[in-house]
Amino acid sequence: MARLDLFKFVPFRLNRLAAEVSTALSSEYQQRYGLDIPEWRVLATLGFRAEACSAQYIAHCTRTHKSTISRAVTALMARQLVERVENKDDRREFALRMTRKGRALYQRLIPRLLRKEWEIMSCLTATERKDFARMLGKIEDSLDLVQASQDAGKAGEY
Amino acid sequence: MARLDLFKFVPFRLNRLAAEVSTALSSEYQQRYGLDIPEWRVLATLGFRAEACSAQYIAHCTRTHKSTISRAVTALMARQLVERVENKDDRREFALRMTRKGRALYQRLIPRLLRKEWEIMSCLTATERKDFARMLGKIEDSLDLVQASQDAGKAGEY
DNA sequence: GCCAATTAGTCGCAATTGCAACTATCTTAA
DNA sequence: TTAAGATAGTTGCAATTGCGACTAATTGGC
Repeated sequence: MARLDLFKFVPFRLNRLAAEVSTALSSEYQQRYGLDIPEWRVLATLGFRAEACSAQYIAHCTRTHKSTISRAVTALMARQLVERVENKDDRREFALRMTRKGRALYQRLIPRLLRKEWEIMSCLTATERKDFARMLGKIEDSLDLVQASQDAGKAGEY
Repeated sequence: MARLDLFKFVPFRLNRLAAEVSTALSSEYQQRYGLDIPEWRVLATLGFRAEACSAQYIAHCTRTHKSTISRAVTALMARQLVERVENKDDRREFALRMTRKGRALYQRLIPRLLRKEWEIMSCLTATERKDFARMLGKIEDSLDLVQASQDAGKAGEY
């Protein structure tokens, strides 16, 4: 008789945990700054990379559908948090970057999110946190999740 | 200058990983058996517990909204995979249990899902898998995720 | 140089799902 | 006993988001 304990089943646990953690974080970027998850992902990507990057790049490396990113960018431009510049070499794509206003919001938001992450992970010891991150990395590798991000990072690609 | 590397940010990584793992599993229960995630959660809960249980119980312990569970139960009853019996003591609630047909499907599905889970986790050593599960448990505990499940298990509650 | 295939981005549509209101039922307290 | 509040389950509505078709632009093979 095959039997499966949902509470010991890793896929279920990951789903439940991710949902819970997302909810915990959304109180920061959603309630406080009116950003939804895709919008936050766009800002996070633009904020970390020095150079401007395209919507397609953001879609690939955050694994978010391009239509979702498109709508997020539209909303962020409407709020003047992000601007886009035409690319003379390829007029299909636009280089995206944060405005001064967007960067200011980003600077206020990041410390809050890092603190939240810290709160969530503080139940683990320093060694455990390191191990946990390493194991996540191994699973990501085996599922090619990192590969996708790194492909997206290659110069000229995407 | 605060800065956040999305690819090292645990909440983002959990989200992305959970989504990817869900996709990997859905090829089993979705494509092969026409079950969506809420339906699968109902069957998983009914299959693991010996006794019948209410929709509310399933909603609480899987952390899924009661309206979502309600729709899943309706669909499963339409396919005669699940049946419900009136509770004489409390006519608001129904005891749910799998039919013979539902149990047969469950028996075919479980080994496939356990194999998928194994494939995903096989990139870790046995020790790592144990540690990973333990750390997940610690994080769940600190977020009261397990608490919620156990509350839901208390006799008479929910 | 030209046509087919590819790619960036947008948008309409549909599926999913959370929220909140609603009904029916039960519980508690005066 | 009765009225107020709580609870199980259903359903309409709206928000989110993935899919796929579409336009515009680019690239590559011939």
